[in-house]
Amino acid sequence: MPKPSSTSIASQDYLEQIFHLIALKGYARSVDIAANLGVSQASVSAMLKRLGADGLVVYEKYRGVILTPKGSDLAQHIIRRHEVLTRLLRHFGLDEETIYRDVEGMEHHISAQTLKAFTLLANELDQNPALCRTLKRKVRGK
Amino acid sequence: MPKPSSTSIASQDYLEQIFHLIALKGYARSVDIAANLGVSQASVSAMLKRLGADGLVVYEKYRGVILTPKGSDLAQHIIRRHEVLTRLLRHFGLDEETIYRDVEGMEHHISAQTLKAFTLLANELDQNPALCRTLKRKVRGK
DNA sequence: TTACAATCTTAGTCTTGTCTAAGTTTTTGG
DNA sequence: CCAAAAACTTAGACAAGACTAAGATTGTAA
Repeated sequence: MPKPSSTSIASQDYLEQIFHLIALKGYARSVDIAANLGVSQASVSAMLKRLGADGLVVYEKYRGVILTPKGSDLAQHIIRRHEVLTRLLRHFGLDEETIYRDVEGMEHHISAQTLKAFTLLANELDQNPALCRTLKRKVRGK
Repeated sequence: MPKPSSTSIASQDYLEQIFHLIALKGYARSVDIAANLGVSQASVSAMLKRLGADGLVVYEKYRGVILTPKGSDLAQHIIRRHEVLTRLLRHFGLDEETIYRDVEGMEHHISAQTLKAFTLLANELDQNPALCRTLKRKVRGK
């Protein structure tokens, strides 16, 4: 079998963090990835090896990690999806903690089609403050 | 430690199926659970043991499975969430296959708060066919 | 009632992703 | 420039959840 290159949920979380860190600081250290994802450095080491094997990062022991073009594209897609989802949920007046947790969970299961629908819906809500107000009022309590 | 009773994602999928089958036929056989979830009967056996240990089902070898009140409540919550999510996605004119897959993935990550928001949003869309039409048009193609 | 089919369980293995503990490499401060 | 700290890796274990193959139980039809 030709190796699935699964890009599992966990892989996506790591990729997302790596991209963020590189964007933010110019490099992605294991210790920061570990801290941001709440896992041990040992887990990061193991995952970087897997991501390397999948051609998503270039990884040299003790020397750091960079994204391949393929990894970078994928990371950007993942991050865009994350942002759209966050933007959508913010329209309902949920607390940030909840939004973060739900987005973290949901983001890996959104198809391109649904992403498009959510994007359009978020745009629609941007231009319809009246509807937003109604929703927010109803969501919190009564 | 007092045993987490995690109610993992997989557990929820099984619970959902068990509830469905009981509602539909009066009983839930391993062979049907396996077929509906696309897993082996061996996996079903293993999971029923776990669900039994978590107090969600009463399970006797070779004799079938029933839901405890706790399991039934949980299953109903899971199913309600599944239905709300499906109802919401249908408003965008996505194809049923996509809706099903996305709901399957997302449903386990929706908090009570977000569920409420999605419910209200679906209601809102029910009463706003113009908005639905606009969204559907934009989602498919242009 | 007996034999076959269907269903179910067990045993054993695999994969993914996690952890801790221990050891290595790199960085840094004096 | 070198010792201590920080960062990193390896080794080994574990848990959940899946699989196949083989064996046990139950249901059914003749």
